[in-house]
Amino acid sequence: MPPRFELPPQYAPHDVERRLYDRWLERGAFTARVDSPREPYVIVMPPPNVTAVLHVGHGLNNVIQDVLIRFERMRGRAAEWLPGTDHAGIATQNVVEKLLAAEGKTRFDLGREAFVERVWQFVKETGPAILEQLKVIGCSADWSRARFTLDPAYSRAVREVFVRLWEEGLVYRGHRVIHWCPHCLTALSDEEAEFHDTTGNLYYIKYPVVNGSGFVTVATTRPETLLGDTAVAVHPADQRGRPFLGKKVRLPIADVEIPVLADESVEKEFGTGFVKVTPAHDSNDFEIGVRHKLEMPLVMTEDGHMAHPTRVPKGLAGLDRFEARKQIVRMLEAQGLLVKVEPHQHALRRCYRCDTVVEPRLSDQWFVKMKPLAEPVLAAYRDAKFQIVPERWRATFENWMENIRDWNISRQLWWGHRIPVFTCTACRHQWADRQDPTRCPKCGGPVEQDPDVLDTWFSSWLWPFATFGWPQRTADLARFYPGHTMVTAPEILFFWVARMLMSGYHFMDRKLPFTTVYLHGTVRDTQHRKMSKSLGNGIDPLDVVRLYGADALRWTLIAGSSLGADLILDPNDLETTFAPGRNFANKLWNIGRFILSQLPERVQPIEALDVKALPLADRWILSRLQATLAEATASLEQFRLDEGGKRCFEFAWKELADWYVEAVKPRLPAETTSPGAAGAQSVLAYCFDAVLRLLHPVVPFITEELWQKLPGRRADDLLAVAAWPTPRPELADPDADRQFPLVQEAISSIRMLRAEYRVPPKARLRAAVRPKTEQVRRALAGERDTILRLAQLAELAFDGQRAVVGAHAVLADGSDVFVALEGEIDLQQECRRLADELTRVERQLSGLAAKLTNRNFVARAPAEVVAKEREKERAWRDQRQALADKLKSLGCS
RNA sequence: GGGCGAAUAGCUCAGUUGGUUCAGAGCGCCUGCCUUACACGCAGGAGGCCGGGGGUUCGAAUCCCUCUUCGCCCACCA
Repeated sequence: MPPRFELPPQYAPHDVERRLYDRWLERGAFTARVDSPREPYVIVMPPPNVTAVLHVGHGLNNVIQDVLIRFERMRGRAAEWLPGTDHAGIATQNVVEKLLAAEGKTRFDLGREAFVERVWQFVKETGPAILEQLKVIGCSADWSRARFTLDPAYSRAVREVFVRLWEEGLVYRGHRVIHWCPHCLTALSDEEAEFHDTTGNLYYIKYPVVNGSGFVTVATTRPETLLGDTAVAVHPADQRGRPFLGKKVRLPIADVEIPVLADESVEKEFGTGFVKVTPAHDSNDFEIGVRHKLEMPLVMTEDGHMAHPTRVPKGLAGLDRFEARKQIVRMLEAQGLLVKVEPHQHALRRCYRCDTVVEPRLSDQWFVKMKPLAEPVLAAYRDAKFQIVPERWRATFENWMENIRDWNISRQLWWGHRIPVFTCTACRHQWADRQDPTRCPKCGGPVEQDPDVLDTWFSSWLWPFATFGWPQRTADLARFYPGHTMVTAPEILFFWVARMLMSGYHFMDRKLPFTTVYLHGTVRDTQHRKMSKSLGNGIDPLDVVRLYGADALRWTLIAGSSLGADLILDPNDLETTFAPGRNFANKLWNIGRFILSQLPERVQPIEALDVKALPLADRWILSRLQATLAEATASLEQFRLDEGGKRCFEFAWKELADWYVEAVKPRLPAETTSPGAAGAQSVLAYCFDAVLRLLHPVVPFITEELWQKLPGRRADDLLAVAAWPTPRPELADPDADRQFPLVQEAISSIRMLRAEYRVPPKARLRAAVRPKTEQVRRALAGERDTILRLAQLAELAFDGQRAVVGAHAVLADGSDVFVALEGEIDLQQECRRLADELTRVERQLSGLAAKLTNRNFVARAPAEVVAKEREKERAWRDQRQALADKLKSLGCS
C-alpha cells in the first residue's frame, strides 16, 4: 500500500497559511450566527488606530484574544470576536497634518471641510491595512462585523450618549485650567497628559516690596509664567508671611503690582514658603485665584508663545515659552532678582500623542461628571460582578475609581465626532440635539454648533455595545451584549477599560460589558525598553511571519508570556527568539508525516478497542493524553495560555513522538497487518487528532493543515470549527502511569551506560533485569521489544541472578538493570561510578533518616507526609542495597 | 511622596495551596549519532549557596521583615 501522502520533510508555512485562512473565511468559520442556539462567547477587539501599522504589541494582544476565541469556539460556544478600528482623533489628525506640511500647507489652508475630507481619504486607505495584517497572523475575528468609530451608525450612538448625559445633567461646561498641548492645539484629558520624571531647575526669584524695603522670594520651575502672576501667596500660619500680608510686591519684567495674600493651600515646607500665583497657567493657582477673586490673564498663545497686551514686554512678545524662560532668567539675573537656581526632580506632563510638554491653560471645555458613573461600577467590582486578571491590579483600579475626576471631553480638533451642542445666536439658548437643528426651538433664531470634537475615547468607551447597533435594539445587540473577556494592556485600563465598564453599566441597563478584564504584559527588548518605532527596537510581526511562519510567531508570543508578565524579546536575534516555534511546527509536521504514512484509509475509532487489553505503551499514552487534555483545558480557562501550550508541546513532542511513536514502530509497517497494528493505528490517530485540536488555538495553521489530512476527513471538515476533545476518564490508567516510566527508565539507564562507556552506536549489547516485583517483571517483559530496540540490545533477560559482567543501574523502584560490557568494561571505572552513585543515594538517605528520626517531624508533620517519606526511604534503601551488592560482587574496594 | 511588580542555569522564563527523585523548560554550550518522520532532528552531558541579611517552621525557591538593583503605576509641593 503506498503512503497516503507524499509530504516534504520540512514544513513550509507560506504554502498553507494563505490558503487555509481563505478557507476559513469562505466557510464563515469566524462569524457567529445570531440565530445559533449555542451560548455566545464574545470578545470585542481593542480597535487599533486607523493609522497604526501592526507591531508586535498588537500581535501579542490579538494572538491572546485569538487563542481564547478559538478555544471557546471549539468548546461549542457561538464565538464572536468583533474587530474594528478607532478614528484616533489627535493621532490621525497629526499624521495628516504632517502630510500637508510636506506639501507646504496647513489644515487652515484647506479649511475644516476640505481637511476632514482629506483625512477620510487617508484613513480609507490606511484603515483596513492593519486588519489585513491581523489576518496574516491568523486572527479569527468576525470581519463581517468590523466597525469603525466614525461609521454613521456608530456616530449615532456617540451622539445619543452625549445627549443623554446632557439631559441627565452629567455634561457641563467648565471654566478652568486644563492640560493644553501647544503642538496639537487642543485640550487633553488628565489621562492624556502623561507624567514623565524630569530633572529641571527650581528658580528662586525676588519680587521687590512696593512702598517699602525688602523682597519676597518665590520658587518656580517655570519662570516664564511670572508674567501671568496676579498674587504671591503664603500659608496663613507661616510667620514669615506676617510682615508682607496685605502689602504689594512688584512683578519684575511685567512691571505690575500684585498682592501678597494668605492661602491654606500653600505648603510651608516647600521652597521659601512663598508661592507665585499664576491663575491662568496652573490649576492650583487657579483655585487660589477663584478663592481670592484674582485676575487671570493668559500670557501665552495657544501654540505656546508669549503674548499679552500689557504684561509681556516687546522683547519677549512672540517668543516660544522655553526661549522666553531663558530670556527671562537672563533678565532677572541682570536685575539682580535671581537668587539661585537649584536642580529639581519633578514630573512633567507631556502630550501622549506628540510628547510636547503640556501647558496648563485656562479655558472653557466640556466635562463629564464621573463620580455618578464610577460609583456603581466600583461597587460591582467589589461585589465580584467582574474580575481583573491578574488580581494584583485591584488596588490600582479601585484607587483610580475612588478618586475619579471629571473628564474633559472636548478637543479643539477637526477630526472626530463634532460636539452636538447648539447655541442660538439670538437668544443664547444652548442645548444638545440628536438631530442637526436649523432654528432655535425657543425663539426660532439662527443656531450654530460647537466647533469642537469629542475626545476619541468618548467614542471608544461605547465599543462593546455601539458596535452591535445600539441605540437600535438589534438582534446582534441582544445576542452579543454583554460580552465576556476584555484583553488589553494595563496602559489603557483607565483610558478605556474603566470607561467602558461605566458606559456599559449606565447605558445598558446596569449590564457590565464583560466579566473578565485580562491585562497582559508589555513587549520589551532585552534592555527592558518598551518596543517602539522611535527607539528602533521593534519587531515587525510580518517579518517574523515571512521568515518563520505565523505559527512560530504565535508560539513565541504565547509560550513566552505568563499571566500578566512582560515579554522580553530580542529584536536583534529573531532566529533565537522565534526558532522554538518554528522548530515545534516542524516537529508537528514530521510527527504528522510519519503517522499519516502509517494509517490506512479507515482507522478503527478508539471506542471500538478493548483498551484494557492494549499493550502498556498504548495504555500509557492514552492516559497521558487524558491528563494533558484536563491540564490544558484548565490552564486555558485560567488564562494561563503559556502553561496550556507548553503542556501540549510536552505531550506531542516528549511523550507522543519521543516515546510512543518509537515504541510502536515495529507494530506499524503500513504494508503488513502485524499483530497489534490496528490498535496502534487507532491510538496514534486518536492521540494525534486530539493533540492537534488542543494545539489549534495557539498554532492554528499547521494543526489545521495536518488535521485535514487525517483519515476519515471530509473535504469540508475544518479544525477551526471542530470540537474540543471530549474527556474520556475511562482512559486514565494509573497503573500504566506508574509502569511505563520504568520502561523509560530502563532504556535511559542503559543508554546512559552506553554513553558513559563509549559503546559504539552500532554495537548490540546483552542486558538483564532483576525486577523488584512480579508486576514490574510483567510490565517490563511486556515492553521487551521496545527496550531491546530503543536501548540497542541484542538480548534482554529477566533472570538478573545470572551473573552478567558489566555495568549496573538501579531503577526508581529498586529493580536492577545489568548491561554486559565484556572486554569493554573498565572495572576500576565501574567501581568508581557505582561508588559515586552510592554516595548520592547515601546522601538522600541520610537526609531522609534525619527527618524521620526527628521527633518533631514525626509528631508534627501530617501523617500522610510522614508515610510518604517512609516509603521513599524504603525505595532508597533498596537502591542502596542493590548498589552495595553489586560493588561487592565486582570486588570493588 | 504613595502603591505594585520583578530578581531562579550563559540568555528568556516556569515553579499555583511550604514537604529532597521540583531545583525544571526552551534557546545556547559540550560529546556522540544522517538509527529510512524530523540535523528546524536523535541520544547522552556540563552548568544554579533559587539577589544579600534576618525571622517563622520539624521543614522555605515557596511565608514574614529588611536591604540592594531594575521596572511600572498613581500623586495639584509650585
